[in-house]
Amino acid sequence: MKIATFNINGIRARAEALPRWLRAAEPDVVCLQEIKCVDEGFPREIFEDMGYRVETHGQKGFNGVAILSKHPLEDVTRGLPGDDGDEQARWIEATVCGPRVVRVCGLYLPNGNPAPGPKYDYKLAWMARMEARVRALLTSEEPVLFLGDYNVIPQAEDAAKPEAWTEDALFLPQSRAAFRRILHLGLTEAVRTRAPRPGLYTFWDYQANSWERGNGIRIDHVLMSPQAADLLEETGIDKEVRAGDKPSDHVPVWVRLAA
DNA sequence: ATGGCTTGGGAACCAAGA
Repeated sequence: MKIATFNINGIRARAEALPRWLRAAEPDVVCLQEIKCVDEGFPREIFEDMGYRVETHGQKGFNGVAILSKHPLEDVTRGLPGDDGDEQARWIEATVCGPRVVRVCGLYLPNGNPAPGPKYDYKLAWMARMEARVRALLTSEEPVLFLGDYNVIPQAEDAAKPEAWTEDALFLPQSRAAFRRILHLGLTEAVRTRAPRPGLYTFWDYQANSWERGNGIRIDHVLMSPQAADLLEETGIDKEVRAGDKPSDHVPVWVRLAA
């Protein structure tokens, strides 16, 4: 079973590029971020016609997450617990009833810039809430995956130019420490585990010819509970998608689980 | 580089992204 994450930067803007990748990669499940539309505005027919169930957690203009799945989805929940006043659509969960039953959490972690400031405070508070949610889900001792745009560069080798990010919310020590706190609850970071080498990126800015210059960062991640990690067979970053027509600035990251 | 594109909102530019 192949499970992926893809920050598509606007679902309507990706009405051609996303189906093109889906046909080529044939994932069973995809967590999408930055759909940038309300639930009613999501072009679900495009994906239903391709055999996917569609669950969305949208918001007007910004943010928004969704899950596409070839297998039935149960117990869908929307929003990250811990702050009833949080209006931003950045978290969705569902249980995928496929060859394996797995809980999937799709997340769009706040950018946090500029730091310091209220946006950075929100990022750190959001990460603390995520830590609590991960802790709660781990008690199930079931396969759980946390896929999405973490907006965190975990280590210097995850950036082509780490020196350019030292003051940035994506790479500040506090951001990386919060990421490690989540990871160290007992999760496995799929790509780091299966392909531990520098030069693997998931995002290239639209500006300054970042793609052509190889100026990328790795901020989209798949974290897995021990029971999910036990099933891990393969990981991948579909970087060639960045060179396609009208691409997102992110590319898909995926894992393949046994059965 | 005090952001060089891209997106959505909404009708001329502006916020937000990373």
